[in-house]
Amino acid sequence: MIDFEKIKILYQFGKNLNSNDLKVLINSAKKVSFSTNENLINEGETKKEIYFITKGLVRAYINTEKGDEITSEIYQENKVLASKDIILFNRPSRFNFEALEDTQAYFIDFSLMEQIISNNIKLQESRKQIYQNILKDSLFRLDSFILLTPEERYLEFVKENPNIINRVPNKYIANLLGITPVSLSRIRKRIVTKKK
Amino acid sequence: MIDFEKIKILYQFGKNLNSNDLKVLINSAKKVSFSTNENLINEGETKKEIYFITKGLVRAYINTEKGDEITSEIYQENKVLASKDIILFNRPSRFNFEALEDTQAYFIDFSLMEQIISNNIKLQESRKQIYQNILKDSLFRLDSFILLTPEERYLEFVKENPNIINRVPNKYIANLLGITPVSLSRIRKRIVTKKK
DNA sequence: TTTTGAAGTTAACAAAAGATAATTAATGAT
DNA sequence: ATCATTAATTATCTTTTGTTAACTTCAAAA
Repeated sequence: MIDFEKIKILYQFGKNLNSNDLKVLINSAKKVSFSTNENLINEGETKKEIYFITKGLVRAYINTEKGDEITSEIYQENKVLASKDIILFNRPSRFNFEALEDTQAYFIDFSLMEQIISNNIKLQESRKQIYQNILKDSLFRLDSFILLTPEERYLEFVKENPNIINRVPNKYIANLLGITPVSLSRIRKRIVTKKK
Repeated sequence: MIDFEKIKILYQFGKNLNSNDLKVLINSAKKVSFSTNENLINEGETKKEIYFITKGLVRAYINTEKGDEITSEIYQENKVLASKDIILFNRPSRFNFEALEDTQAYFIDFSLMEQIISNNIKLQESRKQIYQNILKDSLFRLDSFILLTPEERYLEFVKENPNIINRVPNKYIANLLGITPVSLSRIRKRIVTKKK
């Protein structure tokens, strides 16, 4: 029996899937749910797993030596989520991935996926696309650290992520921007008074 | 006639090349030289080209609206260099790529390379590797902006790039770290006095 | 050798950010 | 509806950074 939602999701991943590989991918993709505050991936985890978020919101955060949490990323609907430590660096995840809202996702074992991909040139194109997109995001963010002030960085973030702003605490946004929550609060005030 | 240096270079790119594709790549790769201060790629350029640096040092810098140059990256020997604007974002390069020393590189037309890669599954693995490496660098740098202070960031940079430190002006390093040259100078002084 | 210019440091001041704590606002649980 | 928590703001103070300009070093060019 065919699950059309799955197909829709996987379509994003690979636009040129042949029906065979599509089937394998569909069968290996499992639908999973997480309630608010639940972790998709825990610090220390090594299992190679990839999630496609269909609903909800997830943050990645790290526990620093000083004893506080720093949020490094926020994932929303239709995004691919994975621990880059595990997948790219081949080491235990330094980050926790925590659902900020009730979240639904498709879960695929990365090793299996790599195996399928390695035998399918079209899928490799798709994977390239995914890597490129992650890379684009990273580079965009890097530019903002080098070229913009924290205030400009915040304004850009709001502009680029108007939907996220109202769904997550500002302290997480502050972390993403590389500043403290107190400083973000001041920046926000500064922006308001400037407008007048 | 076979150019062994070319092969050695290309070997890094693709460890599983078959002899046919290897030949095509070798024939399309041209050896190019740049003297100090010469640009490999100019702002506004749109030609898709990739360089493998075999000798020398190159910086990417952008001319900001305020009228100053900000150095965003430094490429050294055995690194793949390309304008990410052109290759990834499909837009004219915002950055100039300037040789900081007399530089030698292999030059390959990216479109041709893509064409060759798209027909060779082994090469796609190699390309994945390249994307992964660029991604790793970006993520590593991003972490440093989120998790470290400018001073810690500088210390990490020195640790990770001991060879670059003595080859480029500090003002470029300051840009890479997202701070001003004056501030970097103070940080360096602070580090020295701390040690005593 | 002298000169010229760029890089690096230092100084002085203003602006911004970090740290800590108190206060207020908002949220969720009972 | 009240209470308890957590987030956000504000205040105060310290530290750091940005800005501008002067000064010093150093290296390359004349």
